[in-house]
Amino acid sequence: MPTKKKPQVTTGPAAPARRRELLDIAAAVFAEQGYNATTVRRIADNSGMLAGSLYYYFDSKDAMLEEILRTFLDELWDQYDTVLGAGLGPGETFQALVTESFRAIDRHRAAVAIYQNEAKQLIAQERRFAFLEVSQLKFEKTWLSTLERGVAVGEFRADLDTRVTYRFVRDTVWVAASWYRPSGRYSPEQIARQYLSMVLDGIAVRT
Amino acid sequence: MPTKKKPQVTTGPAAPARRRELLDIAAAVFAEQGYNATTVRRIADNSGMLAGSLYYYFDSKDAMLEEILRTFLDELWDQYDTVLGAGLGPGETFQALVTESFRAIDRHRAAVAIYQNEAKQLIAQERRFAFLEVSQLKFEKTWLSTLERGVAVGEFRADLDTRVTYRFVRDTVWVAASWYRPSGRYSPEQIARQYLSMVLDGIAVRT
Amino acid sequence: MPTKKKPQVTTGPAAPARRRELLDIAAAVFAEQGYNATTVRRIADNSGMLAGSLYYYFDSKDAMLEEILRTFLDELWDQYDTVLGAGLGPGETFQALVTESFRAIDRHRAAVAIYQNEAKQLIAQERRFAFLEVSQLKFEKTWLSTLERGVAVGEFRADLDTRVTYRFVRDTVWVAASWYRPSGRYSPEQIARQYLSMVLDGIAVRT
Amino acid sequence: MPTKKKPQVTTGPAAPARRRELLDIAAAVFAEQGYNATTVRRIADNSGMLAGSLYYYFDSKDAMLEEILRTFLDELWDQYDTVLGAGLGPGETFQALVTESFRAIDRHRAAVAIYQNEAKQLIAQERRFAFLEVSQLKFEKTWLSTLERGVAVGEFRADLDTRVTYRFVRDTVWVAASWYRPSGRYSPEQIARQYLSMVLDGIAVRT
DNA sequence: GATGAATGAGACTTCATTCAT
DNA sequence: TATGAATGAAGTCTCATTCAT
Repeated sequence: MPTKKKPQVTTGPAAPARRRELLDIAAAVFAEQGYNATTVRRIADNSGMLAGSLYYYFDSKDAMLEEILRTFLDELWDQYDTVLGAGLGPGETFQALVTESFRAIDRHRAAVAIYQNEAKQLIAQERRFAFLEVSQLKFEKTWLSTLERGVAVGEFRADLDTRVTYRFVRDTVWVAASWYRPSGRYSPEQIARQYLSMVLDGIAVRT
Repeated sequence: MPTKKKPQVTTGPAAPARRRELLDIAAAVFAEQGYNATTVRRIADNSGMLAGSLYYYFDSKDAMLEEILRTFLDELWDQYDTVLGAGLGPGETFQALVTESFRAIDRHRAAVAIYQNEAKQLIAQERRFAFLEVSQLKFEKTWLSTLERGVAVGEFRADLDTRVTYRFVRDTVWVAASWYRPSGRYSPEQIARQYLSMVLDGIAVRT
Repeated sequence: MPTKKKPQVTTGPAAPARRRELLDIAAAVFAEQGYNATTVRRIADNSGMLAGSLYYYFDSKDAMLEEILRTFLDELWDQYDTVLGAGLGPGETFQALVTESFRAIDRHRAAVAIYQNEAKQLIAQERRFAFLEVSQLKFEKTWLSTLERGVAVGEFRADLDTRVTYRFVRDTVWVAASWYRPSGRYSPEQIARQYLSMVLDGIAVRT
Repeated sequence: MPTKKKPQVTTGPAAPARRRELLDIAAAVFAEQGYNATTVRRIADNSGMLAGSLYYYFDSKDAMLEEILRTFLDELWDQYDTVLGAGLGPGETFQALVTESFRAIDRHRAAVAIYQNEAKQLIAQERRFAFLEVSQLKFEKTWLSTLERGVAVGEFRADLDTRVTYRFVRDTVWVAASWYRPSGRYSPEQIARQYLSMVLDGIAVRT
């Protein structure tokens, strides 16, 4: 029908490719300079347009950030859910989750970096980003139960505080986004293998 | 006696104590909300004064941040240098450095969190914070050489990429500042021991 | 035709015209109230916009001042250089320079007043205004050499201190900006003639 | 009597010497940096005290400025009135007034410079400085009538616009404060004589 | 007489956002 | 689709001034 729809924030039909492009540019800047320190004008400059023009595609700076993070988390959970539904043992699950995480870092480096840097503040300050907290809790439950199952079946050491271990593993994996470069000499799977080797077996020589 | 003394010893010179107090308040807010997202007014509110009054003590918001980070790093390097000058073997050095790091987190939790969140941007954007990069490089050299010495004498596994391991260890330690609470149920030394157990021996059961 | 042209010639590029307009308003206020005593908000009020909007056109209050003074000095030197390149004798040169100066006052009254009031401080306090000092030195050289040539060829009295005379002439001319009104009953050329009469022949009756 | 008087602003008996000293320091800074650009703290620094302490001696920054200017103008008018009451002819009066003006510049260089730079704005902006306008009007009347008497008796050229000539002479004299240095190679009387020679006889060679 | 600490108003500036074209 | 111009809120910082000690 002849009614023109203004593009929707989440699924807008108008020029979805351009949207993606703009979000990628925005994500790169957010990751590098920090969300607050990034001006809309900077994103526009990098996109070859003027600041005001971005508002044709997005409702606000916050909306861009939200879409970046949602896209990343949606895809991440797709992968995680596949792993979790595969009926693997705890050790295998653990390794698969770590590997998927490094793949996510590989594909969404900017989004991961943003998530690392900003999530805490966003959750505390804006209701719009409550979904981040939801994801975090689901995350925690997933990893904790995997670790506990692993302890139960004797695959993980029983003398570790599971909560501390959870944080240890979580940080260990995601912080890699701050230095990992897709074009570096390791593939995500290789990095994952190295990390797993350290986390599972330690860095000390076994005596 | 009729001699007028300026500041009484009992009261102490007011300014330095108040400065410390204000810096602690500022550090707490910076850590919680992020440096950019923190307004000078917020710091003043938390200090029971008006925004302008802070400028009686400090030249600028940046100057406050700089002093917070310098104080932390200066003290940290005092401890590190003591460890490094003690003539310990690489394994012992490693453990001592980790322990000192957790002690630093215990004493300067806010400063560590700020350092984690902001250092990258500060180095890139303001010459005033070049000292952060200097510290980072010294840091890297210290840890890398300790790891390499450990590999050389057979205390650390030889099959690990030292740079990746360095990042792994570094992140592992400092990210703890984002969740560690001084009043929690573990002392810094206990946390250090748990971390060392995981990092050195791994979380998997030895087969 | 279907080709879209960006700015129409009839309208002209909006920005440069508006800039000029805003600079004229700013110059008037700077001249009347003094640069420091003038608030950006005052300029905006006089321009029918909000203070922040000025920053769409100019980087800062200083930048506005700089552009005002540069525009004035550039044009002044254009005229001076034409006079100096005309191969006139010292007396004629002197008269032509004075006349051009009064014309400049006529066209850039506000800028001249600002220059008179602020140049000394600006040169001392901000590197950005070093060009004012350059101009001053060139100015001094020009007038001094004209006077000296005049003395040499016997057109000016030989018993005067040239430096003192230079200052006398310089001040005499430019201070007029503080009271000259373009709409007054004298044209710049008429004012120039009166000034020249006084300066060259004195106000006393010849005995 | 045992009552302690707080020092009065204008005639305060408490430490009048210190007041003078402070006013001299303030005048020097006002003259060099401009009134608005001068901070109370700067004056205090130059006086070896803290900003707040100045308020023991003076009610406000404005009050300091007022006292500086009043002191200067009072003394100037004392001298002028003496000249005007001496029953001299217009030419001699003219020369005597010019000479007194250069003496005033010699004794109150800072005050004269401040007067030159700020009077216009002060008169327009603050009622407290209305006395400046009173003085200006008296000034104008004095010089104008001297010039007119001189024309009437044939001592000054009749073909000059008296108002323009008045401004010419006035500016010519006072602007000297901007470059005259008491320790320079000319005494105020010598400078006066040079100025009079130029103003009365012109700089051109008589043909 | 002077200090040290704080106030409060106001300055310049930045920036996300809007909207007519 | 995009621009150009403008808004308005908010932020950092300055500074004259006050006042208890």
